[in-house]
Amino acid sequence: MLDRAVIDALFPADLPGPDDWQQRYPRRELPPGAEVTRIGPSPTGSMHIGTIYVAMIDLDVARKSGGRYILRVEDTDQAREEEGALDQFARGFGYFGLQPDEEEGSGDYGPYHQSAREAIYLSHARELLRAGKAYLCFATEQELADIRQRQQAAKVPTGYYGSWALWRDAPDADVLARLEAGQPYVIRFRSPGRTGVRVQFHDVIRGTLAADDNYNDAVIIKSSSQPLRLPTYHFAHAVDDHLMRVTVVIRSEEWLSSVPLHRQLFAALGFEPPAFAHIAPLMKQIPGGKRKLSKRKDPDASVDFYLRAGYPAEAMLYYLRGLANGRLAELPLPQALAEPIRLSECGVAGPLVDEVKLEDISADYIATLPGKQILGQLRTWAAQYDSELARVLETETDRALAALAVEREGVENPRKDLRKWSDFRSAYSFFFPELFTLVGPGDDRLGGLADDLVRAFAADFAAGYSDAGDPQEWFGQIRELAARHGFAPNAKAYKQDPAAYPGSIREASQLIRVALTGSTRSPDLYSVAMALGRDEVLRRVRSLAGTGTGSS
RNA sequence: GCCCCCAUCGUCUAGCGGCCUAGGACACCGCCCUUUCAAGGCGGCGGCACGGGUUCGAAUCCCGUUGGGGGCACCA
Repeated sequence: MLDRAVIDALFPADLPGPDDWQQRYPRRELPPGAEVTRIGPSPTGSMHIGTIYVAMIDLDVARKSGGRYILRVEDTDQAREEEGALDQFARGFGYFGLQPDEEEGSGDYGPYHQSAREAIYLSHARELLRAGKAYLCFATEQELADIRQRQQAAKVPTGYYGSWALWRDAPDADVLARLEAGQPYVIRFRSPGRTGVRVQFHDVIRGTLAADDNYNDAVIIKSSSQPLRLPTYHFAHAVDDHLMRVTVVIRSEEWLSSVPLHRQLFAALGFEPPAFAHIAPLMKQIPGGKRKLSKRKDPDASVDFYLRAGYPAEAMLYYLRGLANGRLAELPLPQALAEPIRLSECGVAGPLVDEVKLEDISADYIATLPGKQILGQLRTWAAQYDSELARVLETETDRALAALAVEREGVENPRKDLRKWSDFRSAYSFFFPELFTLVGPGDDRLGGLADDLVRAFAADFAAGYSDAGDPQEWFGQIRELAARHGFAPNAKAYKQDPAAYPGSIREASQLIRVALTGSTRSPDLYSVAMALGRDEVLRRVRSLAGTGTGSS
């Protein structure tokens, strides 16, 4: 074993010891049963929707138990770090109202960026070196690749262990020589585990689990050639979660197989391990089956995808909570958001993210909102993602409110035509002349009716148009015209003898609908016509007649 | 290659030895309502992966097979 002096020379002389950190970050004074949780996102690439999913669970478990929820930025991979990732975290967590109790700038257990915790990690690494529980490893990337290749060829488990662990028991003289030559090194954990040994541990979600013990000498501190001596995930997890006094580590299932290593690390450091809860990952449907939502391959894996589409936060939280605890999916939204998420009720198989279901939930939710609130949220969304719409909503507020009131206010079953804010354009932009494009004859939204018929019908409608009457009278115009142009009076009659008519009253109505709204789906036509006003109605219908725009 | 996790309608799930002829939600289909689009109401379609056990009795417990997911980095 290396002399203590040699070990100490590798570290700053004024580096505190583990006891100093224990005092600096004392045990928390919290009521019994209070849980301390944390989310540890990495600022590499776009924010994953799974991060919101787990953060939501973390926050709920902490708050409902009277504990604390921590945001810790895991930025130990300086090479992969991406500009703007932190802003994305703020935007994502902010949108969903997942404000942590502690993060950089607040809380007594910081810093909350791992890159700012170098001294803490080094201090504990030094302690392990002094105790012979860790050692220096000078193996090069090339040597490591070579070892892995030979292990694969020999069909033995890959890893740094046994006789493959070049530096585990290297003579001090060799280490000293490399040190003197200034060769970079990493610090490896001297795993007490041996091959063939089984261990058991407990997971809050899955119960008692068994696995091979870890026998790999994992790297705990990365290369000394880097300006910052940062830890790997494993070491940072053990040190931080202990020092931040985290009581339950809630993380994605992919960490399950690392638990034996983590337990060894906690033991070597003399820390009591926290409870573990491994969450089944969000999956995505692919042709052959399903796979974990991948940031790189799936646009819908990124939080930004949902923000851009404009799903209300409440709807998404409701959906996500239902995935976490099936019980909550059966509850009405307000109750589901208030009820606690229970780790013990979390599913063990990764659920597929079903956007159709999300849309259904979201449409239901939006339908419960009064027009004013819809407009408010819509504006916030448009300001970020649709500046043209934002401008129109600004200048045409009354018109927007009138549009949103149609079949929404004062009715028993409000329209469910908005599933997300980006739907507003296709569903309502026809209310705004500056967002509307006139429909001419031959448009494929007209359902393939003969061109002549469409023109004649539209021309007749425009010629005799009156907007003076009540809904009955107004619609009577379409009915009479439909009869005059040979349409069946109702769908049944048409169905019975399709050859006898060009279509039924439905098809006739659709002509006017498409002319007025540019869509085959719209709110009640009478209401639309009233909101548009006589002149605008005529302008649009005449366009369909092909008789020019407004000149006649 | 080795290790781990998982397996109920297309999807999310309820079920934790008899309340199961397996319940709900989304999707899909049909009917009703409707002068039009939706919404809504009612109904339908559709599942315990397979094979062995244990038991008077199994979706539920055990073993195996198959299938799916994840891990075996100086990425987290």
